Amino acid sequence: MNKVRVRFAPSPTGLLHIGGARTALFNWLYARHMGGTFVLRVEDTDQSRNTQEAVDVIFRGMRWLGLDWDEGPDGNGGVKGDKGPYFQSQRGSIYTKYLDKLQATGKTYEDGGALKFKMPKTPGVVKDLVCGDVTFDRTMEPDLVIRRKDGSPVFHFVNVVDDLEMGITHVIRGEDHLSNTHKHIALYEALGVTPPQFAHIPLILNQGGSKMSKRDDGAALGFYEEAGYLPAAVRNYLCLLGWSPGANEEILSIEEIVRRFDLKDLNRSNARFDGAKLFWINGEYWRAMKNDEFAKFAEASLAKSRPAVAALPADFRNGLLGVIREKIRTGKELAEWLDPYLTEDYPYSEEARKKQFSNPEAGKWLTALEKGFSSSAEPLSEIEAEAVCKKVAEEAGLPKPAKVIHLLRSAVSGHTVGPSLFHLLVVLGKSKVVARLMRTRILWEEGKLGGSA
RNA sequence: GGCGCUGUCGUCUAGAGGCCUAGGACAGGUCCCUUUCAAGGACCAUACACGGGUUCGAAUCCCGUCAGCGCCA
Repeated sequence: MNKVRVRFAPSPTGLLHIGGARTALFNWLYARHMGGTFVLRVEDTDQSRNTQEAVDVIFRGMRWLGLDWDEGPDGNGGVKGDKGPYFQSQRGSIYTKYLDKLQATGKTYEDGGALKFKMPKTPGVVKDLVCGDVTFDRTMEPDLVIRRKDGSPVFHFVNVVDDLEMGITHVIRGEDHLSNTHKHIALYEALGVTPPQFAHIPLILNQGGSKMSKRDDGAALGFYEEAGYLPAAVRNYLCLLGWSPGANEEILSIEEIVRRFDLKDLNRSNARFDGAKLFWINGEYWRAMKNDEFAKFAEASLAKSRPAVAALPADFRNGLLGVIREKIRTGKELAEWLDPYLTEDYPYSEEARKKQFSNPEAGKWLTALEKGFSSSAEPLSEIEAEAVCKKVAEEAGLPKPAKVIHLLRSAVSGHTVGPSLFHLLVVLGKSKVVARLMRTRILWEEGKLGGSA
């Protein structure tokens, strides 16, 4: 039995489509499950869009998802494997050779400058590993243009030639190609070779229920990297679209998925992309991260989005990251939640002004809090922070410290929501807390927070 | 329009004739916990597209209809 060889053959369009990423993933999973070879081939025949940047997007996306390939461009200008070149733009002579070969069979003819392949009129049967035997009636099927007037070979032809030349044993691709597959098979047969096996996987649909297109939100894999999702979470989610590990299981390690993945378990129906579920899965992975993993992730993620963070004292930075982490689940949120603590000149949100600073008592409480924290011990402890709040509340005649606590949060961060407050106060440290309370109190007294002084 | 694929809760799915008064998860709702927000716990609601068969028995098999998607025009 031949060793399994599968391939992912994207076009450099400037983004790695989420559906393409899933196709790549399923090919990769099958290759790894079977101990086969995963080939990356770049279908860069559209010269107008074919740029180095666009090709790099593919490499970057694949690496981000952890989909390593055994053959293809290595992504650094080199090449792996001996079935190259792996760029279609460099395979012109191979296509010419096969065009000649096909012409020699007498199954082609010229028509208006184009070269056409005589489609057999017999029924075309695709033995698909996912869809079963699919039969196409070809009595009405027009002949297939395989070389255009301008001399360029057509997609269906080069695709077949490449898969043939590269020894691909299983073509795993989107179901949108199913209807054309009988043409490919006819070409293989005309060339006198056995076609590979086919497995057409269901499509990923957008919210509206049609094929996810580049225009759809979140259609590009890069979107999730930028939003600070964890690649393992995205990968896990993508696995669940069209494949299921069985009942009542969803979060699985990639090793476990590789172990269980099989073509016969693939679904036949299209799946809608559900960003909310991905978000939830990301949260699961987010919380499962080990501390050192999180530290590494945060450093890399923040290096781009919030370079100022790197300059923070290590204790302060780590403390902040720690208290924020438990409330959120993406790198983007991490950056945003960090903002109030990166400057002493932080803004006050609309909500804070409306809910907290409009309280006529606010000034009094802020003064009391400021005084309380000024006379607290150094370093500040959570217990003491809580004690200060309780005391201020009591003196204000409040049955519970909740109101004071909410005001305090808005005062030191400008926001009504945020990290666990007492933890946060300890991380900020006594002097910052006092300074922030003073700033807020003064602004409040000046009537700049929407409150009435 | 022709051809093809598909059709289980809003969404992703489990289900391969009796285990199904259809299970899980996300989302939604209620409650608990609670300093916000998360997390967590408890509970609720919601589905076998429709119509015919086959069978003692069908979500599971067959046929038709409809719908969605895709491909080719």
